[in-house]
Amino acid sequence: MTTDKTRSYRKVTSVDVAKHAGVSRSAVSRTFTPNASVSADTREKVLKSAAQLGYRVNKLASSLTNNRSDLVGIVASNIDNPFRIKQIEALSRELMRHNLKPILLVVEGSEDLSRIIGMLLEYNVSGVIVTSDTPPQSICEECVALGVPMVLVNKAQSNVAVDRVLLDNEKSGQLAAQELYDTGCRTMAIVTTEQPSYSLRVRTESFVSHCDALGIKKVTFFRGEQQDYQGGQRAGQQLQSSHESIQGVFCVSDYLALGFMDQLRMVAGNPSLSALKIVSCDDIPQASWPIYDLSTIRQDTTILAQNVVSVLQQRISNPSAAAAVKILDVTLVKRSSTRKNLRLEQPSQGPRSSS
Amino acid sequence: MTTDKTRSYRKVTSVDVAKHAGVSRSAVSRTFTPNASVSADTREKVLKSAAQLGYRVNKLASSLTNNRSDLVGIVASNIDNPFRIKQIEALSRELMRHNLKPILLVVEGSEDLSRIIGMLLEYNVSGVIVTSDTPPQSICEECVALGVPMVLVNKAQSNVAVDRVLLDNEKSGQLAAQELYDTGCRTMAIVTTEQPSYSLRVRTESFVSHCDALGIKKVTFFRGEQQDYQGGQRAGQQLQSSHESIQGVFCVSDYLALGFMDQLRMVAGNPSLSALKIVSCDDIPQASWPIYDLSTIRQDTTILAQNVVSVLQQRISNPSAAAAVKILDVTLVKRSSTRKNLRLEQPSQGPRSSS
DNA sequence: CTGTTAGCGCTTTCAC
DNA sequence: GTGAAAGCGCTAACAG
Repeated sequence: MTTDKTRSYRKVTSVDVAKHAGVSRSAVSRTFTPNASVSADTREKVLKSAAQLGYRVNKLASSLTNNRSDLVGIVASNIDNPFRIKQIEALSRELMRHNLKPILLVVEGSEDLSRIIGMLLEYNVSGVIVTSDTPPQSICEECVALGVPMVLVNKAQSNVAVDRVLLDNEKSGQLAAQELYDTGCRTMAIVTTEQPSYSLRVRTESFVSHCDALGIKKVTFFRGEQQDYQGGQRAGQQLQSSHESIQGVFCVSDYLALGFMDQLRMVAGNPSLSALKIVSCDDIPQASWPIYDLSTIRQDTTILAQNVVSVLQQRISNPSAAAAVKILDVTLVKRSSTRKNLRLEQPSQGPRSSS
Repeated sequence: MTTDKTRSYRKVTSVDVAKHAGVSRSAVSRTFTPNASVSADTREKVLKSAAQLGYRVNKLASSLTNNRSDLVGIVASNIDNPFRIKQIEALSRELMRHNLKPILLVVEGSEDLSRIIGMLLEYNVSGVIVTSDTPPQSICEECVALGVPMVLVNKAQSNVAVDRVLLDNEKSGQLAAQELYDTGCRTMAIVTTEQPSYSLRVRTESFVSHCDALGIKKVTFFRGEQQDYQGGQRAGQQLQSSHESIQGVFCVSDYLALGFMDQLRMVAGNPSLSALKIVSCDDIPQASWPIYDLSTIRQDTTILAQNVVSVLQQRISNPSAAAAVKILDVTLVKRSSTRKNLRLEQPSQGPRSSS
């Protein structure tokens, strides 16, 4: 048997290695199974033969026996948002560090969510990470019902008990309010969206309540349609056409802030703008670009990813544990958007007195 | 057997469905196998039972028999580049449309490339799509040697014969030169990187040779370190400190162009800047942001993805065919960066005579 | 069209 | 520590 099947490349299997090394299939299997009992001698032989023949364990086959595919689904939406990208990249890396493989499923709205679920289930994924904006309730329910480990990133509590990892949105709003206050702002506005997601909502509420605590009772709202660049622009237009005199603005995400700032920047000579202080959330790469140089509440994606994967693995190893909720700290990154003047067309380096 | 294994959720298998529906396992299998011969009657029964029991085909198991995992590896680097993201998103979508599942592997430089290969091989991927900047020669060789279908995106020809899909870099450079020339530029510069990738190199060469054909013998080079925002900034600084009078600039990628423009924008009052015409390549979302409004050679990622997947599938169905090379058309998207004046602080809407 | 029979490549008791 | 044997869940080849 196994002579050939009109295929030029025949897959080399564990039995080939076994033969070549003069041992049993089991020996081969054990060599490639972490902490299995093999004598150093046989192990050596097996490894040598394996290398020689170019053998690789077939994870698809092994998953059949040990029921661990090591595949992890990442369900993501709004992939244009730079912060989402950072998340996905960090997650992908962290998963691979743990020898897990990310299957990236990009969803738009609540699209063919059932197809997505179907796919994940067909592949017996070891877990699912959901980082889409619109929390697909149905996915949660189905996964939990089927006992598929799942972690929600920055999502609200859902009906079913499921693990969640959150950035501290409360603190984000609070830090933002404090920073604006500390830099002298006494009239505040917030830039958010028409239908903010959970995180944005919490940040907003926290900001407002902290403003209130600081004695600032009124916070003006500007709203983009979506949480994106265009949304920020629209909010900027609203500010421009309003007659309020705003000193400090909290953009609930950097992405919004970019559009907001650019919108303001495009109309030169508005006297109120150069005094405007802005703070936002996330710390996407653009925030540190000199042209924006945006003070922002950093949400560290590396730490986020580490915690997400850690929670996921705990769930995998103990499926029946109570659902965990992990809230990660955030920190203010102070840049020039909350300094003396918001430079609109000045270089950031070299103080240049306003002409 | 199969009574229970202290697990609350027992996986429902094809034999369960078979029993429930009163048919054989084969019948179940056939029902879920495209164009297999099942009577409408049994099919119905099976589907009903399956739905009732919540049965899902186990692709991992089936791949063992039919040798098709439908998993496709996407090897990507430089994931901060918005164009890369667009590509990945488009690929992910297109793969899923074809019922293939993308495993996203983010690599940095030539990192642990062998680990990456190992992973892909262990999962018996149906194919690999490589869209990283640094073409990992070793991956190509190994995949080809092992008969794993592979498609290179925007990569140079490698030693081994492998399918490639390219955007028309020749034409990109040519269109850029022509556009700058047509809008009146007679002194040209190019913004690229220290060690440009294949695409960037071809664009550059094509631009230069087309300039030459137009009678412009000298093209000044500004180079960023990497192909990113900071690279563009550095190129901008080079222009600023040079004493050449440049009229038209070709940035070999939008990402570079963003940094380049922002760098120029940050120094107000440079008289030569407002007359500067800029054209670049890719058409990332930012290119159409009003603050940039960048004329660019669009590289359509949707069409790209369609072609990549199509080529991949052909390779899968005919492994021994000759390696294909597909070159996709590109088009100029004309925006205000090649119109009358490059507005640096004016709004894009409403013609406003230069004061 | 349908059921029976062999495996796919691997892991894992179970004796030795 | 090691090998034999029994599957994991599924599909494909073969009779019927």
